Amino acid sequence: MRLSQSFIPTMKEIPSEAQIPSHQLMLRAGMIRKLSSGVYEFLPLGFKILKKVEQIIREEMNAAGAQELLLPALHPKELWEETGRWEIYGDEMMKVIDRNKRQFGLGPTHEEVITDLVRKEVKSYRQLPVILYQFQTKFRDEIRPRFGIMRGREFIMKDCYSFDKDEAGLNINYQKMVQAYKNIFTRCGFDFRMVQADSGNIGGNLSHEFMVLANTGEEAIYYCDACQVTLKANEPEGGQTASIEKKSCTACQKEMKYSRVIEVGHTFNLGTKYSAKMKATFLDENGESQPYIMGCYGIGVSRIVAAAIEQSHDANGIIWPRQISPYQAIVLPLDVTNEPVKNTAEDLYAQLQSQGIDVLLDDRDERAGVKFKDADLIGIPVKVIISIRGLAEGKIEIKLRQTGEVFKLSVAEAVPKIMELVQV
RNA sequence: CGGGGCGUAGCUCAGCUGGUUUAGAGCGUACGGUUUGGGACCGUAAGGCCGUCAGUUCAAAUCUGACCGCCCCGACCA
Repeated sequence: MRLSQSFIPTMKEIPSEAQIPSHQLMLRAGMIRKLSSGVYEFLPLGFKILKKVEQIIREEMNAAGAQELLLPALHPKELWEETGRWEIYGDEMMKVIDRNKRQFGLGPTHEEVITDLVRKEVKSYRQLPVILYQFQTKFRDEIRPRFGIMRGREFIMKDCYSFDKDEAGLNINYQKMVQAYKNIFTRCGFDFRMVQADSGNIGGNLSHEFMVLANTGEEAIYYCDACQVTLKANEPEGGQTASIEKKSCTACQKEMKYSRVIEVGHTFNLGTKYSAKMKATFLDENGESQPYIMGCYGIGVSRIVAAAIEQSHDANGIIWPRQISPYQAIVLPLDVTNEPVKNTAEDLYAQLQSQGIDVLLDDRDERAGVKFKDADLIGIPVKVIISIRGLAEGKIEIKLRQTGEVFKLSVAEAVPKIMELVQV
């Protein structure tokens, strides 16, 4: 992609509405724009990252035996009345009325819809288990939208649902999903912890949250790295400024570490909570009608993007982990009016593309400083710098965003080196 | 919803104890020139229903009220 032709509107100044680094940087890097409180547009750069994250999740979900589908966002009121959640969810559900005055909710989660689908199609224990998931825009009329896409009223979620004939089957699938989640968050480059949690509104018997360590997180945990013991921390009296209570590890007695965290995933053992109420049943080996044993597994896809920035940025901008970086490298000809510089950059850009590298070329007629600042702001891991000064020595320069490490190489040496550096 | 803050150019902000001109600056944008390794400099220009409506007044960006919107703290949540 040529920067001169791209729609990546960067900003030098921080919009006053943004308080936390991820929100500020997403706006400044031209990834998102606000349409309304808690409602954001994903611009091409933001969208590209979203798709990268989505693909990592998709690969791991598929590997775990889940099948992707797409469910509607419009949910008939009657379906939610079956579980009593039309009332329970209340004002947090966005509601619309059709031309016949029929009421619909905009799906904040999909237990009702998926259970309805499965109960209509799965009649026998022989058809179980089945694991289905989707990527979809969820709508929640949050009491207080906050921090850009971190807590929006409209957001992208991967939600997955498992249906088993018995508790043993659910436990197997639950563990598969937990492992898939660990793979996903590791691939996203996160420092994260899994913690047992309350089930909240979704409900069920057992649930776990996946927390990314970041000091702008809305929640907090205690954790012990030696023993893998992790606990949710209650919000201290007096809010976030209050002093933090010390806790010792239940296993090794050492003092536990404390960190604020961002919840990016949540798994639930639902049991028969929904299937029983919705009369969603199958016939077991004995010909008896049984409700499905269900699990549900959510990941905040758009929130992952924000969390990644919270965990990896500096004063100059975002530092993308290689796995989810929108581009693998950026080629910076520092003076496009200089023919050798321009030609070398064009040549390198073409070579990298032919090697399958997703590369950005800053072919704008801008000063070096502007190009460096933008490249660092949008956080591309590898900068390839071509200048008059460098070419005089027959060299180009490769500089890493994360470490600042610099390699000076001939053009011929540069391509294999770049390919090595962008490996994930 | 309770508490707090804020709405002036695309962005950051000044002006606000009513009246000085035609509402300003920096950044950004367009054009010209000088520059060219970390957001350069000079000049010119475009860009505003001063959130909306009502009120007070000879006179409102400025005072008052209502409404709308946005942000922050709290309960809810991926």
